[in-house]
Amino acid sequence: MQKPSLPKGTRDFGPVQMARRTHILEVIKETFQLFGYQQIETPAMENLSTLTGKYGDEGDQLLFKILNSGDFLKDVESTDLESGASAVLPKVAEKGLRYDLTVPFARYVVMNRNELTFPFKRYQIQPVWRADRPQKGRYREFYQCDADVVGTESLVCEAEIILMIRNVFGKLGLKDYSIKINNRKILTGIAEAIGEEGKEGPLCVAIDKLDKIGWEKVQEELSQRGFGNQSIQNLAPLVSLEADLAGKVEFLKSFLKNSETGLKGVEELEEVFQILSQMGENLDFVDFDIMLARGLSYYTGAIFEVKVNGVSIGSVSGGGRYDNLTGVFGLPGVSGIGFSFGVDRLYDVLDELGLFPEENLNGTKLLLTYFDEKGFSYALSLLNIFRKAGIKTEIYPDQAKIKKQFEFATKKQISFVGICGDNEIQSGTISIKNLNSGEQNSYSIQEAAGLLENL
RNA sequence: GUGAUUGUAGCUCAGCUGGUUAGAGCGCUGGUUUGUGGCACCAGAGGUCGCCGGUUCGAACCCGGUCUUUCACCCCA
Repeated sequence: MQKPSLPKGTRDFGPVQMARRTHILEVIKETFQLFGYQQIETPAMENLSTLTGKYGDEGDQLLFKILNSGDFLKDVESTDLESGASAVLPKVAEKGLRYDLTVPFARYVVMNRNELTFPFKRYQIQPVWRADRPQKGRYREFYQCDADVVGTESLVCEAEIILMIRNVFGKLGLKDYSIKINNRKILTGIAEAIGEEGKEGPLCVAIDKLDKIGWEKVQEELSQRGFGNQSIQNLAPLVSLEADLAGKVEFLKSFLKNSETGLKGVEELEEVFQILSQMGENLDFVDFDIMLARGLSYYTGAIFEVKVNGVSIGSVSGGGRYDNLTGVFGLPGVSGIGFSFGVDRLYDVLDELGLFPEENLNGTKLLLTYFDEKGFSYALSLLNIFRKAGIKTEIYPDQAKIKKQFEFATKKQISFVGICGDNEIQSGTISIKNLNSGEQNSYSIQEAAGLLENL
């Protein structure tokens, strides 16, 4: 028999990990609910036609496809095989695993448009799958925690995303991070302003590498991508700009003075800040990053990305506004905005920073122990009394030496053992020992229950 | 998908230019202790050296393939 193993990029979660993951998820869930979002779930698999074409060519490559049931070869002709994988695929697979939560949500909104009350605020916490090459902080199966609003263009949503991120990060104990924010319209405007209208896509891909490869290399790349020398020179003042938030805004107002779209982007950004101020909130952790570009295939307004400083993990949250996500499913003109927390990466970040609380297992509080058959029977009769009092109680099920039972309690981090021996049976009491302090006393059953209830 | 990298006991790792029965710490099991865990001491179990093939008198070590891990590119949570 060979050793069992897991598919590449997938993991098991043991009790300790689950306690920690649950903690993270609870914080996120509470926050979403606090801001008025309602939970939905969608199936792990979608029709392949729902998924393909939404994430670009590379995204399609990363989709997990599900082989049809039964004789999946029945529609395949030998000519298909000769034509290669792309000809065979649609005939052998009609379903795929979801790649993110946004596209299934868009599908959901379109299918339920008549039942939903708009603006519709939903959150969704489910695993997604990508046939990516695994690395640190990158898995083939991972959870996303999405919150989206559809059916409103109000910038209150943008402001509230910032508040939700700060709420979650604060509760998780994260103190050094930046919420990078930008606006797709600003990027469009920049492309216009330097004389390369419509080319913000390649512009951003190149400029995104500024931190990594430097301005010189970025210029080379831009040149390769067909940007004129004059355009690249026009870009220079922006690259070298060092200013605070207000300074950046002022600079852009003049830099983008001939781009209507660009100015609109700056206005939107200012309005978000304005709304925050009206809410009595500040701009802590907010970093206006003019070069931030992500999800260009569908974002049209605000863009978010959150990075925790001082750790080796990539972004732990991201999102943005999309004006026409449901358009591809036949419902145009519905604006939406959403963002997502990556629980798995948040876990890695908290782990790396040592921010998980020590006692997080929330497990059993009391283990009933005994020496012999008589004590075992006595302990069985007490179980329900403690459990009714709301105390997480268990009994060592196999009749074993008391030493073994104590070791079990220690290993499972059970703080109290209740000893059921002849003396206790005779007097109708129980001896409670605190395994952390070593202190031991005898109590009546009711006293013991009352005592443990309050600890 | 491209180029690297990793794999030895449950865990973290040693293992000399290829040479007898592959080691350590922690963990595990039993005992010192049949009304008491952690600490200490004693004893013990546990490995087809990721897998398949090749070179060699001989392979954990060299070569090829494959899987896995990690990293860069790409992209992303």
